Amino acid sequence: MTGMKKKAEVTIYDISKALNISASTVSRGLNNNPRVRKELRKKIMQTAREMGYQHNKFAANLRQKRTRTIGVVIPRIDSHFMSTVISGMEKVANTSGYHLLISQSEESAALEGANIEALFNSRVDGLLVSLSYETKSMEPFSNIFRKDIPVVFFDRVHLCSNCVSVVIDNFRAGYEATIHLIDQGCRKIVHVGGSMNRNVYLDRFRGYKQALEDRSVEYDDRNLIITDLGDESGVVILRQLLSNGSMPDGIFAANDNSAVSLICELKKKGYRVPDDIAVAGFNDDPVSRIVEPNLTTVHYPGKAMGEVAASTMIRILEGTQYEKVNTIILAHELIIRQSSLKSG
Amino acid sequence: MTGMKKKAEVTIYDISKALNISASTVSRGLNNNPRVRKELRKKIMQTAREMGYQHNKFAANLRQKRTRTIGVVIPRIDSHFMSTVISGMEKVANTSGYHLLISQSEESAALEGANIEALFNSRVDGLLVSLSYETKSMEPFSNIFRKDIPVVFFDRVHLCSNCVSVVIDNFRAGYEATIHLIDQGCRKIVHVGGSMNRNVYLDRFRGYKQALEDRSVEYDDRNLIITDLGDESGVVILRQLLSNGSMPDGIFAANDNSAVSLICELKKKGYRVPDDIAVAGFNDDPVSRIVEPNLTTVHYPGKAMGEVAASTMIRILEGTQYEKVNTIILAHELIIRQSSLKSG
DNA sequence: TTCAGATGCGCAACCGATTGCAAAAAAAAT
DNA sequence: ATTTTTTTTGCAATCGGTTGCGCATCTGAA
Repeated sequence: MTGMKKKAEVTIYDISKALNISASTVSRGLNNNPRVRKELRKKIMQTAREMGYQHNKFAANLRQKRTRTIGVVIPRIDSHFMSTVISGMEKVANTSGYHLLISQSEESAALEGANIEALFNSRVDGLLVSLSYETKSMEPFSNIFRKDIPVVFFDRVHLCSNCVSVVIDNFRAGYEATIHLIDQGCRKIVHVGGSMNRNVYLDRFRGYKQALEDRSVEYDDRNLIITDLGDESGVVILRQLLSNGSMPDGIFAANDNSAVSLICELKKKGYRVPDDIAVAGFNDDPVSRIVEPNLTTVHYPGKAMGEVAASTMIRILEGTQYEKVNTIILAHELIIRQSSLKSG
Repeated sequence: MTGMKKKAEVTIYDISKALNISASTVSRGLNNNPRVRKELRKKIMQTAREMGYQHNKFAANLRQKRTRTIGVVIPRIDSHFMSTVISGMEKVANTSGYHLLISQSEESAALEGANIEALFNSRVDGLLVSLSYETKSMEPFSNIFRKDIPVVFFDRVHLCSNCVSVVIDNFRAGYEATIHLIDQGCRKIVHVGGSMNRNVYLDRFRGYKQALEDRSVEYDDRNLIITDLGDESGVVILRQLLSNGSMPDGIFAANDNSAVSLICELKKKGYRVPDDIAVAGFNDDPVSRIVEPNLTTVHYPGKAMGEVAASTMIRILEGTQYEKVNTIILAHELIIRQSSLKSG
């Protein structure tokens, strides 16, 4: 059952024999250690190349107790936003000689916990985390925290004194989007949100609520619809809207998926967007520029977020992060398109 | 510069001392080896749990010369298709106790080569690969092949006797899409393709050509437009179409991105889709159901492809893949929507 | 009672790179 | 020429599981 057999490796011992020097010197030479004479270093590297030497990370890791690997825990990778984030992380990590170990929680707290444990057992040097819908307890992180393994949260974060969070100002973004709808004349605005366990959805909702208050538009609990924000959520949302009695004149959805799905459903039913109902989304997914009318949305800098999260983590790992940063807020931008522009 | 210090680990030696047995027995016990008495095994595991023992993969890897890690080389992760594939792979790998090490070539042959080398140096047990646009030479794989590290290609494959390829029948898919357009009355059909270095684009093109031939529609070189198939490619394609003199009445694009982008440009210019120009894409990205008119496309089973590629790899690694499989072809499906349905 | 064959466990080598410490060699100072 | 300092290099231990081999102990058959 063992499958593939590996051939013998060229080790530093082989090189040391070939050059008639000690393995320690070879090791130092390969690491470009100045304690080895420059010409000798050159010769060592040269010989290593000639002999087809291949560095064995496991021996090194075993000794050094670090893996140059960063664990990533995300709800799922197959969304535009998340795959963009990962793309940014991967780029940064790779150019700094780190690897990413990615695992998906599929929005399940249990799976998330299992993933954290698996990454912990893989001895990742640090953890980049965006929490699942369900997560309430930080208990699965206890091992991580106990061992002082650094954690950087991004997007769906958990504020804690020993971690860094990379986010955008979701409150303000939600506020701005809602104000924009009000400015367009909307007076009955529904908010389509996600799990209020998660900062991103809670903050967007709070921004929405604050905007209503500031503009003296009455808030009504029935105008908050919580869904999974999935590709098909439009159906559920529409049903909810219809069951509420009167239709709203504006909708602020917490992501583009649900906004786009809803627009499709609304159009099927004969509602005109934006004239009957203005719609704003969140994320600036490519689809927001395809759907008709084009979707007003909040630009979310996914790639930058991945890059910042990864480079922050690497700075912490390398000990070059001197300031005690707790939260990093990236810029967002309200992108106004036709879906919210009332012609009147 | 060392950053985080790690605390001392609980090792099998600690357990062996606590139970007053040898480390070998502890090791065997933890691995559920029948050569250790059942009750003792239980006690070992029990004690390990109590003492907070954490298995050290590096020591094990060092000794066993395997990493339970599979390298993944893809053009980029931030497309719907690819993130879906990765999602499927990750799921399968995780449930079998493997990890994925993902790297992006960004369509560059050089970066792809560097990634392969990095993964090689990380001692991955196997490689899952979808080739870049540029790739022509298999030279970067020489180390991999020399060491008999198994390679499974998927989507953009390279046929070779010692590798497995997981694909769909791109020729037939391209053929079917084109036949469909012809059946709708199209007589001047443009094909928007990608790099002909890659099987997927070449095969789709060949299918297109074969369909024309079978239906006695003349083929013209100017009806082949090659682009990067990106989000913005519609602009370039339209310019090319216009410079060709007469406009086509049908377009078969090798992916949805370019098809959707093109539809947007066509609509801007006042062309009606599908009546003036019918359009078909490829991949069945979610956007194909959002764009108006909804896009006719070929359903590409991304998640299944990821799952099949990963599970095939794992079977090879575990030695349970007895048959000498060379190519696995997954089912595709032509999804007909409004963008290609001429009303006439 | 005796002995072949299981069964259960431990010894010790091993995987390959890293690193503290000391020795050796070279360079500088006296 | 001798001592001190600096630069290079090597020794040997270490990281923590894994595994081939051999020694006990035990079971059951002769």
